[in-house]
Amino acid sequence: MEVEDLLHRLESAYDVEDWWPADSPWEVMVGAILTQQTVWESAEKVLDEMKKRGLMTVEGIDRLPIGELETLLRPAGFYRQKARSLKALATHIRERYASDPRGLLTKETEKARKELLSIRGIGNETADAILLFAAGRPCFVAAKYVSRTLGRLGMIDSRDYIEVQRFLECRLEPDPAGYAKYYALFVQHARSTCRTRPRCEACTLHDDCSFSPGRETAGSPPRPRTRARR
DNA sequence: ACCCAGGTGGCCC
DNA sequence: GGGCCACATGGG
Repeated sequence: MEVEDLLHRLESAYDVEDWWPADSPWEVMVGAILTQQTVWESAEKVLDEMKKRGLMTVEGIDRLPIGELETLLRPAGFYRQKARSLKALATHIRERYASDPRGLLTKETEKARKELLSIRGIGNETADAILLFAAGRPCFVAAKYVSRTLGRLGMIDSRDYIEVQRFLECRLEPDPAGYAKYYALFVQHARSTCRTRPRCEACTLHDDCSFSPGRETAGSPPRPRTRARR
């Protein structure tokens, strides 16, 4: 199946209105970190609380004691890591751009990307989400969901982030609005049917998919044990 | 009880 | 480059 066919099929199956609501580029940046490996609703709780307390600013995060930030982030999970990531981001923006995120977001795409990746807690996907949703750049967010879906469809072999991203960007016009929509479609599809444990019976692409459950799910891998805490 | 979540960094080979 | 692990709360 060709990429364009796939996207059309997904488009007719899912609804993607208002995928990344935010009042400012900075809120997108904060949200990008909060939603790492976390459902949007959980990240949103924290975003709302931050706004309510007047902390949705670079200075607000930069000045808030790390302990208080951690407490604030608890509902979004991985709260210690995310607190450090947000601190690193806010400090970076304060030191280099006088607390104005636009200083970074208006840079040339590749330079901005490298700079984002140099910040602890920001990896490929978070950097691209920021570039796409906060800066409006045509950077495809090649989430795990994207590589999983394309991989099972037999459209690509590698699961390497950059490889998957290149695969898509080579086949699509560099259109930010389109990339945002497509990303949302992949996420919804992978979450609803092309899951870790796939629901092929319920999949809208079932008849055109080469994936046979058994190859990838045979002998389900041992899950990580929850370590006794405290 | 299980599965899953809009990833990242560290360590190892 | 790939595989494994810790990180954590919260909802279905």
